[in-house]
Amino acid sequence: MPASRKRKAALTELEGAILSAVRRGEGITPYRLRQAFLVSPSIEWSGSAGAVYPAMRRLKAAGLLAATASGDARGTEHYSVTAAGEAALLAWAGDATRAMSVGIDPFRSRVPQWLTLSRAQRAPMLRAIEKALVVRCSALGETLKTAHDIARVQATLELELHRARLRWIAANK
Amino acid sequence: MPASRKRKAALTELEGAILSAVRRGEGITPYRLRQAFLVSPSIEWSGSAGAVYPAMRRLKAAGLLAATASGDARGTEHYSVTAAGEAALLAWAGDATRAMSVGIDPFRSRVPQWLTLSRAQRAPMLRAIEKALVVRCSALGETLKTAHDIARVQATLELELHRARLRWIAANK
DNA sequence: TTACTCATGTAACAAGTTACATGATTTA
DNA sequence: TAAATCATGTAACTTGTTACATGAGTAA
Repeated sequence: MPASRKRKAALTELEGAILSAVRRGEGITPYRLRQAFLVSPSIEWSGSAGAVYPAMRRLKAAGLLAATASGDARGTEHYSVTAAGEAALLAWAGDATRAMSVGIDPFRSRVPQWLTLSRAQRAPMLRAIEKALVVRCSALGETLKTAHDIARVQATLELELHRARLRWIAANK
Repeated sequence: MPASRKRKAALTELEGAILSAVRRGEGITPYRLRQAFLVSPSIEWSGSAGAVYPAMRRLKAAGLLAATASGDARGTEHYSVTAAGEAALLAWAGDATRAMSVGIDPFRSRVPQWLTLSRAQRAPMLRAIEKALVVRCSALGETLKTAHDIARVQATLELELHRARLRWIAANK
């Protein structure tokens, strides 16, 4: 048995997201995966090559992903999730502590600072953010007209987040 | 002029949070700051010594924080925000791109995976997370009875986040 | 004085980032 | 064939993590 090394730690958020994405599109390549991450709305999440390739290599070394060569001269590999990968993914998805944590929210982390500013400083700042949020919301509204399934759910969740932020701004600007 | 080295990059989220916290409690020490971060609800945010001490040293070296020795033999330093620090903090707080980004939300990043599971797998998983959220919400409700100012706003925002999640679970379990 | 807690810090490591390098494939 | 783009990857760096070390103050 080729001995997939036992992982010591839980999956990182990136690793979980990669496993989940590969599972939804079997035979996916690292390049395609990066494309998907690059259009994600998160700026904390660049989907950089320096993150994705090493992460997929780690997952393969741990026996959670399997790769088959596509046959081209670039050595492109098509990935799929192994049985062990399915199990790890289930554990990741069901990790209640992680799933319910507040995560990292740049809006929320700025709120205390905003509240200490004078009205004269705060009002224009919040107006600018409000404006950017409104623009984003209308873009998401367009997306919702055509998007299906996962993309639709993702857009809906983002929209709800921004609406909550807009409500907060309206009450505090 | 003692030449505070020019910073090349914007403040990290941790640096912004530190500057903001120091500004709200002048003369604060790294130790007190860590205590504050340690009780924060984020598990992505441990407020570890290995992050806080180096970050405060960086901010001091950049001329954004000033330190005065307290006089005890431990070399405890009391920090305050300089004029340059105020400016950097204002730029950080008003960075609309960062402020409106979706951040890192472990709940949202798991949603696509949850949706691909069978009802038999998904239902108990979501019930467990729902239960944990309800517990947390009632704790936050208690907090709100006594908390004031910043702590109150933070708790309110967290509560609203969890309630949105609970609504999503109710609609999708 | 012994033990506990306060407080500052470092070392080794983990996992991202940007920027660059390299070669394969496709299109004009 | 030349140029553009597809695709894989590496190198240097940044900033976080955990775990440990060290010593100061304080209470029994």
